[in-house]
Amino acid sequence: MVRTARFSSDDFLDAAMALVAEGGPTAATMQAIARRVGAPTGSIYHRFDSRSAVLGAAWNAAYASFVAALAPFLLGGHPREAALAILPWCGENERRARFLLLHEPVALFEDSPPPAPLRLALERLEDEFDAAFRACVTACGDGAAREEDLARARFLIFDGPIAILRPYLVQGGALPPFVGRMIAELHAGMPLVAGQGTPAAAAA
Amino acid sequence: MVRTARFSSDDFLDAAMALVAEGGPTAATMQAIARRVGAPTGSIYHRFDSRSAVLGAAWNAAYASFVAALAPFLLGGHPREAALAILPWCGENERRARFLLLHEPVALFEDSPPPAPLRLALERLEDEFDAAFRACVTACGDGAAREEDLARARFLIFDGPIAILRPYLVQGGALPPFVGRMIAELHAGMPLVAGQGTPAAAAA
DNA sequence: CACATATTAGAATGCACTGTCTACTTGGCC
DNA sequence: GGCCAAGTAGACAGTGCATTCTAATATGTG
Repeated sequence: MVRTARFSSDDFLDAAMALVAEGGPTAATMQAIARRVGAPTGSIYHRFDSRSAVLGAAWNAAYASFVAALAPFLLGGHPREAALAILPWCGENERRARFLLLHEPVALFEDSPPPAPLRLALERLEDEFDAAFRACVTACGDGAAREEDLARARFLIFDGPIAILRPYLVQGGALPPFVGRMIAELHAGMPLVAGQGTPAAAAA
Repeated sequence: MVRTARFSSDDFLDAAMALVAEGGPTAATMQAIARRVGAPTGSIYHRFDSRSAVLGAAWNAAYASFVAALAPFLLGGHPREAALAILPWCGENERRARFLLLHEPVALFEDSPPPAPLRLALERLEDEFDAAFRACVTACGDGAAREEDLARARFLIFDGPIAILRPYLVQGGALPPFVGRMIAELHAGMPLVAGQGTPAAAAA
């Protein structure tokens, strides 16, 4: 090292995430990222091979943070707590949340997929998340994690809560207090494992 | 009329929808739309003012079809039937479903919003859909449609079922049989109006 | 104080896309 | 059969983007 760097990789990743969060995938042009950081466009290429490398790295970072927030609860067999953990994560990572949860990856990567190493890293993250779901389902059920049970778990813990939050993520600002209640009710009313009967009915 | 048209407006709309459904918003370039129809790019501008006019018209058409499929059940006060009506609609409109339900409008229209008449038409459709939701909530509840109840209805009837379907819409092909069951359970377990108690608990 | 080199700097290149413009073609009608 | 407007045809200009290239610059080390 002979010259101190003015711009770090993270500077560019943060800028890219913020731009996507604020204006959608096409707002994150290389020139916009550079402008936001205060660097010339060429400097980005000193850190990243291409635009898809920037977006891919940003995606992986956000995804990793999200998985890290939920995995402990899943591995401990607590689906409800995992679902509710999304709320504080969104509160502490509003930018990441809007980036990760409001945009289909297809819209980000359709034009050119990220380079192979990033793709592999993402696959590993997805496998990790998937394994956590399976662990949660087997811990809560009778041992066999069928296709339907996994779909149910993904809905109860991930897609459902995200669907509840999405309108408020879109409009920005704090989440209304009743979203936590809705997520809790979702878990109270719908069984994690098919055929277990609803928890509510079991309690009655 | 002196010359018969070779290409209709609908030809271009269908092509645009198909391209977005298959490859995301940026796949629907004017050149790609023209190529798919077999027309020169200039011909599209004979029917539409701009690219956003094409995408906006396609969006409105898909949205109108969707609303028309659900509104009767909502106005009749049958939230469960409305949610389940999404399934046959997706089966009969796979292309429209992927176009409408898999892409945030922001990704389609962020670069340039559709012309005013289309924006107004869309607002009218959204108001119509919204009014149907309100009607359903008031029909099922005690008369007052609070903010939270409306959010709950939107989740139970629209966002929740879509979240259940999304993985299968993404991968394409027929929907697995258990998605209907999951939607039904969602309605059985979670009350449409807050504080009514779960239908399951009430039945027990 | 010079050297080596990581890094900045930003102009230049090439490409793909939108929207325009002009010429050509079709086909019902007088 | 010729007329004429709706419509096709596709080249073209303008724009904005990702990426490249060359030159300049800073700074820890010897």
